[in-house]
Amino acid sequence: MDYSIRGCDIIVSERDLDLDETLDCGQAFRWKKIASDYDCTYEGRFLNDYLMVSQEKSGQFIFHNTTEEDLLGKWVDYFDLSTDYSEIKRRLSEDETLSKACGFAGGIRLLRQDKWECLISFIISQNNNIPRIKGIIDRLCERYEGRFPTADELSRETADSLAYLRSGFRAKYIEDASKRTASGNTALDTIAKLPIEEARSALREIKGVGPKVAECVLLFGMHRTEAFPIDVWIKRVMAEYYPNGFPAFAADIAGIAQQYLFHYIRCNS
DNA sequence: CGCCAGGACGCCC
DNA sequence: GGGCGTCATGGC
Repeated sequence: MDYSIRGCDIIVSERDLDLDETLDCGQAFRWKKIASDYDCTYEGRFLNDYLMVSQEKSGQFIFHNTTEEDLLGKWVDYFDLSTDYSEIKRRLSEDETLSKACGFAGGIRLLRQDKWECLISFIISQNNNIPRIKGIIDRLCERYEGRFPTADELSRETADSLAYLRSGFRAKYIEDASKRTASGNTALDTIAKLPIEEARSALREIKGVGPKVAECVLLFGMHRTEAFPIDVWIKRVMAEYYPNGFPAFAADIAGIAQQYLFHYIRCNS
């Protein structure tokens, strides 16, 4: 990554990033594509920090109204800009299918999201589609001046008082996750550092958190790149290309590979 | 009307 | 331990 300051904006050069692929691939649900003069522009938030970011046709990125301090202190981390994704793709390309997937969706990066927001978001995601997931999260954040509520705030709600979300049977799961997290019964910061199997079981104590949601929280919210969420699409990939299991040489970055594969199979079948 | 959506749960055998 | 109906909601 390379960057330069231009007035109130910061221009970032990074080859292994595509905003459409990264912000609209189902790993984060709160980025909105807005009209602009650029190739594409998104606005969104990480915790309490707002960002508008554009991608130009040249491949450069404009972080609007951003200080150097915010770029280096927050957004470099969020977009995982200090990780060399060229090297990751080189490693994965030892496998033929992964090589194709990387070639197809090489601009995906694994965002370093907030654990808590990620937990609630993927509880909402179960048996749901992406537009409706976004709608539910929008309604939730609208109630808190556009920011994502804290666990303390949400723990004061009940499944009934959450009816305005129209999240269906997931409301009782949101209630349980909130009360557990607010009380300290579920300690997300601690879970993030546990050995993967212990982290899995700790997350699955929460009602509504099964294998898939737990893997998503580990991967997207805790940056555990060995986590490997399996949904209907990845099941197809596994059945067709990896009947004997995912290649062991890439086990430590299986979750990143999963993102490339997910995008690849969905757009090409 | 039916089917499906980045699933999990409860119950069955 | 695997198989299956059920759970809200909304778009098609």
